[in-house]
Amino acid sequence: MGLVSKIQTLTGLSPEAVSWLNNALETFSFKKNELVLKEGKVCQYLYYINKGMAYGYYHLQDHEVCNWIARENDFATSYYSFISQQPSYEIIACFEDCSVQAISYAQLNEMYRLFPESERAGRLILEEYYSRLEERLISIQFKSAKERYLTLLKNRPEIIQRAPLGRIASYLGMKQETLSRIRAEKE
Amino acid sequence: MGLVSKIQTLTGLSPEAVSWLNNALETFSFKKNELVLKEGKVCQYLYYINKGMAYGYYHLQDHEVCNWIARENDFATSYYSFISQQPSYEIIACFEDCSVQAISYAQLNEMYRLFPESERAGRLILEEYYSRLEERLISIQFKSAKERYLTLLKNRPEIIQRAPLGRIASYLGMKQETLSRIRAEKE
DNA sequence: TTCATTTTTTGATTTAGGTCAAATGCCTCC
DNA sequence: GGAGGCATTTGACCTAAATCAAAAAATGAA
Repeated sequence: MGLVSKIQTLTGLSPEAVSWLNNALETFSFKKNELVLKEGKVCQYLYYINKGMAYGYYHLQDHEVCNWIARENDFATSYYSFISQQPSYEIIACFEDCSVQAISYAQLNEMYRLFPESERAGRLILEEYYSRLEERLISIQFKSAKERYLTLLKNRPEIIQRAPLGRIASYLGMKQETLSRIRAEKE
Repeated sequence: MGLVSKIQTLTGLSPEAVSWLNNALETFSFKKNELVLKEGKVCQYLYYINKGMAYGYYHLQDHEVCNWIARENDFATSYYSFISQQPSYEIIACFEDCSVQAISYAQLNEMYRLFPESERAGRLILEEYYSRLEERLISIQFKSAKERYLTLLKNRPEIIQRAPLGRIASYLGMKQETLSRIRAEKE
């Protein structure tokens, strides 16, 4: 399922909008460990992952904090930088070779202008981002390390399988020693 | 400073938009401890506080979790419910007698339709909400209870002065016993 | 003013998860 | 295929903040 069909599942788009969008989309490939977005650059694209796994992280003091992990059929962008077109403190990189579709900020706004019904899709994507963040806050604040791990294992097992442990731990808000122990105790 | 001037500081609005907006705004008064939004209701308004202090909280298991605290010249709404027009799990209530301006969801969208330049203001307000949430996540995840308290004391001292300790503690993600001890140790 | 209720403080104890350090496993690339 | 470098596991110990419990202070209604 590509970006266009994903948007179709969110809201109906006219055939004209679909065709315009297909034309506006770009595709990119990234190698394993390649940087999709460097720190301090403005994020120009909203990405949609066709193949591979990518993640967003930022520097905090001396260590790196993983903010999100995305796999096939997930949107991926430095939300804040893309929306505000300000330099990004978030870095986007790839766990695996990735192939992605992408729409630029300018083209996205052009789409809104040309096809006002597409605003709804844009809004729904942003809402999704906001909800994810809210859920993460609640999870970090009120759930134990073990509960967080089990929730991720249940909801997104492919992350547990395909991402390195240290990054998963950081994403879950714990030390990798802790995650290692949790994982050990359960079998 | 009312809602209209606040928006003017975010982005320019045409005199027509300003006049239309002034007409579209409603004003409400709420008594201390009155509920502005009940759990399960759709949040119909984006509020702007002219006088008083309000807060948003939700039920989690047996206790209440404070999500935000707003004072004069802050926007206040159940973000998720307002944006998606879904029933709200968040409850809005008042610490003090409040007088607020409010724009309804329908009128806000009408404004976007009539005055496309106002979209920018809307987007900026939502970005602000998103950033606040991100900051809170970082603060809960990486700062100690004491650091969180000191940051709030520095950035928004009026909250420390005017809101009850239990709610502040909940907002800061700690138990009120902890907040009480932190407060005691510093003088 | 007094009594009742709520809010805040103080004290003793427990615990989840962090920290530091070392050992083991496992890629990958000359 | 062996050496060096990562990633992961394991162990011992420590600490911030939660929990449980009770006292003290503040608030407000009659």
